Amino acid sequence: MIREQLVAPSPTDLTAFLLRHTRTRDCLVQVAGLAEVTYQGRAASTADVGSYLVLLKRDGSLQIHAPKGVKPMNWQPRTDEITARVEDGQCVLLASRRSRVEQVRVVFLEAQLAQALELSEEAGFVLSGSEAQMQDALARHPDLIEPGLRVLNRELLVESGGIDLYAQDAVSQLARYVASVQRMVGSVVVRGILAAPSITTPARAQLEGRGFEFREVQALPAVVSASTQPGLFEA
Amino acid sequence: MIREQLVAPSPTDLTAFLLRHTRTRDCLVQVAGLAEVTYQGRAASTADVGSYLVLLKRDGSLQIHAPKGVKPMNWQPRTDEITARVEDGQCVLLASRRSRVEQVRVVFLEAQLAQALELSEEAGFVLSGSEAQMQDALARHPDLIEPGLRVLNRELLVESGGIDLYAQDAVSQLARYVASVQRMVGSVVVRGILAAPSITTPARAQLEGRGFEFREVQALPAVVSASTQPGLFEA
DNA sequence: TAGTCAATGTCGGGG
DNA sequence: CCCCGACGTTGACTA
Repeated sequence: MIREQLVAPSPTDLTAFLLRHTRTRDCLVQVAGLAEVTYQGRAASTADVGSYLVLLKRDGSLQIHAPKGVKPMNWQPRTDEITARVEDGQCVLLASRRSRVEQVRVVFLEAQLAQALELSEEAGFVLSGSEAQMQDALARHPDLIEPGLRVLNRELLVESGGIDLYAQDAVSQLARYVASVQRMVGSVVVRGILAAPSITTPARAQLEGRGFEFREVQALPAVVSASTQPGLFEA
Repeated sequence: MIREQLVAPSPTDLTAFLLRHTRTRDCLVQVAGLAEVTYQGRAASTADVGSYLVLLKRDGSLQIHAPKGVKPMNWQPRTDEITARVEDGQCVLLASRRSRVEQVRVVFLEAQLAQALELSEEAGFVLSGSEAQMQDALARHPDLIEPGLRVLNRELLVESGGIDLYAQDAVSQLARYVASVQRMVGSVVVRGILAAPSITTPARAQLEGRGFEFREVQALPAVVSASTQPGLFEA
């Protein structure tokens, strides 16, 4: 799985290494070492000389990691062209895009490690808990909001945006929705319940000020202990 | 700069390695190999067995990279606790957060490579082209919007939000601003100019419908050729 | 291809 | 600690 590894390669060797693997694009390429990084495109950035970790993936994406944070210091999502060359005795890596004109330039002052790894094809990956899934699950199992709740008109509920948990103005949206339903049903009492995994303090105050309720729905089973209510996405 | 490197370590060795380095948190730790990853927290996800690259940074952040994309397949921004242990003869890495309860679990079925790299302290990093810088630059050099433009009252211009290039409703905001200035200056003609790096088609239509103008301001010097106008952030 | 919108958004600043 | 807002947001979906 380690296709190739160079320890402290010379600029020439590193350049050749990069060219070899970026041409085939069949490996995940990494370089760690002292470098200087600049970016020009939608914005511009400069990173002083420091030790960074550079990742080149098979899809042509590039990312340069500083010692902290999940987010790379610099990146390029999908490059049209990646090249390496020797400039002034140093290996320079250029990654650029044409559609949106931008470029990342890495000057390696001292590479400590370069490696090419074979990663197998993408394996199956399933994510649950997105808004779409949540809407669907709540519409199917409204008794997760409160036992006994039934959906009288699912189309109305979903289409009118009655379930909109992430909207910034969820409270006023709820108010509008409640008002419109109230008009339709006449004298029957209409409650407004905002069901969400969480709520901010100001939002809660506003909600209760309007006489509405908040109901926490756990989208997923708790990590640590058994959940007190069934998770939405278990089955 | 390579503090330690293990090639195809046993589960026991890998566990010890991970414990050693996560305890000190002074290195960037990498493991590449066959693994299975699950996440539970704000959402939940499962990744089938595949070969991934795991990165552990000094700040406790974790990311697991699949062969494609800038975005990690799984991640954890800043963990409260990272532990490793042997379970059923396999090394298991657990990264969890307490404030927001969530956890990433990596089961290494076959590690190919584990390494601990010393990255120097964060080096200087400067990004230019952000909204704040742009506001400032435009206030200082209004003639970038149109030669001859002068700022009559910078306080008013900046404080009233007169320059607000990223607001979703920039057009209506501009309208309000123009109206308020018009009231103040009386009979003098007031033009509304939206100066931004780009504009969407619908926004432009709305803008021109109200009799306002759009002026493209290049925030930065072009990558390829000499820019036709001086960049905002050059000096 | 361009516009729109969710995201395990991440990250940093301010109360 | 929580709330708020920017971001080179990215990425997926849709007209």
